[in-house]
Amino acid sequence: MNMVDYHSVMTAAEQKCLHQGIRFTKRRKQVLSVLIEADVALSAYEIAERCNAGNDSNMPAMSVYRILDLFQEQNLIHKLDIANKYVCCAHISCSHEHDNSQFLICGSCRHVEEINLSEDAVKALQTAASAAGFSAISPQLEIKGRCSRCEQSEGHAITS
Amino acid sequence: MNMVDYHSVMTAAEQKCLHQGIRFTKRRKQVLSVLIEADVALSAYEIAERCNAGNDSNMPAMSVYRILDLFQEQNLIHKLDIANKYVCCAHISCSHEHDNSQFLICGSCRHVEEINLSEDAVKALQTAASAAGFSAISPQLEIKGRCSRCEQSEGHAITS
DNA sequence: GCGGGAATTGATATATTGTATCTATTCCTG
DNA sequence: CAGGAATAGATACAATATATCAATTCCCGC
Repeated sequence: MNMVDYHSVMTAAEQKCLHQGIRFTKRRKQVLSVLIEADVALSAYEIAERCNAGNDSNMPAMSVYRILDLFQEQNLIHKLDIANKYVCCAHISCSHEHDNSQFLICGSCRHVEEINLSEDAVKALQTAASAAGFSAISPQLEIKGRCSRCEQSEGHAITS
Repeated sequence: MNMVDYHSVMTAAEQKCLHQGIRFTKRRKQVLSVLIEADVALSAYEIAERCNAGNDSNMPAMSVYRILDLFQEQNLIHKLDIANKYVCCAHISCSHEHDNSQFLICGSCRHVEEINLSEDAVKALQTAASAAGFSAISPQLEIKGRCSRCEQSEGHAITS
């Protein structure tokens, strides 16, 4: 969540919840805050830890999961299934309606980079998917690779 | 694993293990058999269940994991991280060296379809990845979508 | 304001997926 | 056939996620 103003994102999220008739509670603010401030993808339990770090709050992991589910429905966050981690949507506060996020995920260290594919590439994927009977492919793509750091430190091939 | 001859695959796998100096044991045969015969992707515990179904064998889940790891190193199988399931590699018995498997995975029911993307689409992905510092993107792509069955039965959007 | 009801949270249990570790066994090699 | 590496067994445990029911909060109409 680099280069994004914390407050504009929180405000936009609050508005979005308002429009949907759901509450933007303290718990939900905590979870979103943690994700906005994180510069990496976090697991649900890591989010809970950060909520509880150094203060009174006692955020149970169960609540984190519930809130993450809700935020996913609202398109405020994304789950990276390959890494079992969650990231804040990069387009909460901009008008940018359709969210074409693609994530590169290192198969070794699980480092995540967000990239933008060309329209053509995305279309090619969607065409191939439609041909196979998949009627709605997610614009969010997870692509497994090997980041430069891991490539340097070891010579292994990608194993999974 | 449709349309593939069971015995040619087993033989090819055995040869590959021989070449690598690893044993193609009874346990390993069991696991590979189950994956070849399955027409869907299976979880590690499902594989263990099928190994144990209706006979004497007692395959512990731990062994399945060990064997799956080994087979992944040998490129005999693939793990679908999005679904936490495993599939037999479709190219064990053909000479076809580099394996460009792409999998469509239904975000609702986890149904898996194997597809083939155009070379161009794959190249576009690789170019974008390289630009982001990912030096080796996996030729195996997992694409999350929504299969036609799920699309019919409910009108929901993709949630994760 | 306040009572009813929905939304939210708390709390507990449990399922699922996967790793760590140590021991026992198998099997190849000299 | 002895020694040692590869494989398998067994147990414990970590990490991720879901199910369920009770308690609380908060909104809405009265």
